Amino acid sequence: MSEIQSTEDAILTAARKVFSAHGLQGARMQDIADEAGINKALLHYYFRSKEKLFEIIFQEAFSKFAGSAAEMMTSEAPLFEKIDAFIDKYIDILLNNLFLPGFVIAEINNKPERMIDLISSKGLRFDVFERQVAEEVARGNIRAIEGKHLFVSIIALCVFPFAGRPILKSIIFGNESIAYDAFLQERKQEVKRFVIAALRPDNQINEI
Amino acid sequence: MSEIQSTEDAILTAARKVFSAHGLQGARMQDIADEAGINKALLHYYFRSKEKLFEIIFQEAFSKFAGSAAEMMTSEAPLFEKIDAFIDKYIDILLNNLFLPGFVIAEINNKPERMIDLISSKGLRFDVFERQVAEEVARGNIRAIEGKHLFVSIIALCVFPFAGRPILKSIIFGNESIAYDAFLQERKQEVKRFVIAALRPDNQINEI
DNA sequence: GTCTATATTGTGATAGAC
DNA sequence: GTCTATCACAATATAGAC
Repeated sequence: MSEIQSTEDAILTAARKVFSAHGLQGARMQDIADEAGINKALLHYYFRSKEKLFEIIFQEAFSKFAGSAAEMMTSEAPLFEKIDAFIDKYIDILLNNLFLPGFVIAEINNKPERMIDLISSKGLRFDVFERQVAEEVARGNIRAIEGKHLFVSIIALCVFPFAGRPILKSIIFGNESIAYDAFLQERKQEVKRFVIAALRPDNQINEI
Repeated sequence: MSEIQSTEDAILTAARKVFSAHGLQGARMQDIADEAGINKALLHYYFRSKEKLFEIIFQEAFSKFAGSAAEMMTSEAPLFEKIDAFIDKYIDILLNNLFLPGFVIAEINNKPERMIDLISSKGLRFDVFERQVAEEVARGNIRAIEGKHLFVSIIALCVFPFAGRPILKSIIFGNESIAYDAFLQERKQEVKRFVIAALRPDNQINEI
């Protein structure tokens, strides 16, 4: 949190802002330079090209975006603990990085192969999560559900309100309102309740 | 389904493909021309500018993307019917337009004000859906939940697997696999089960 | 309507002084 | 390390022949 920022940091900060707002193609080196309070030539002095600079920003953004999901996927901690911790941590991250989901989704969709190369997701195994879910189902602790679907659904419930923020804000709250921020704040509690409710065993009623 | 396509239609088809794959900024008029089997000049003859052409494609895409959600929001049909019909219809649309969610989310995030202007969402009222949910809650038919959150959650569960397809495909199934398409096919059933389960009243157990 | 140039502007990137 | 000036090229858009 030092007040004085090195030129390199100033560039990275500016690049984060401009790239996440306009994407790789939409971003202009001039805008990044302006935002950083320097000129274009310096950008190329510190980072060779627009591409190189972008790669750094994207990789960093993707780790933030997917890091805790990867942890929920691979950790050996008890399932319910993992899910609860994930929702807490993840929505906090998104609240502090409102543009993250839109940025990552946009870039991944525009250049899938390229962006997936930038992600070192090698070695991530999904079987831990799947096994844990299967175990809980077998024990009757949760209703029958597949691990893959549960995993995707949990992330969906967390991410989508942020990824679709501009549209949802406008459609649900009307353009004038700022109430959407409050709505996002409530999401943490809401997603937890929703997931827990969705997982309650079917036979609760019949077990009388 | 006529075999012969007018030049105008050929351009629109090509534009759909190129814009949805690369976005407004990433798309090249040359690519659209090549894809349509004509030259750049003709693009400008039929549609004045890249912007104009894009607006047509985006508006069309957005209607597809949000049309049935708007219907779920405003229709006076019974809540459960609406939700069930929405999930069916919506996931069918997405299955037939895999790039739609990524495209719309990307553009909306890159130029929010501009894209929202292109959407004539004026006059769409959210109170119908909210009222219906409140009524079902009051009757004890579903557990306590806010209409806004339920609405966003349903859409999230449907859209996110498509919007995040390239990442999810790679992370959950490993890059080699084509199993993700089967996964998407299952989503319709899965989302229905998930939402219905999540809405079961809390007091089912206590009502013994 | 459709084409081949061509004009024009954007913007990423480099050269070279300080 | 930082700047100004400039290059080189890519991409939208138009002119004008057929």
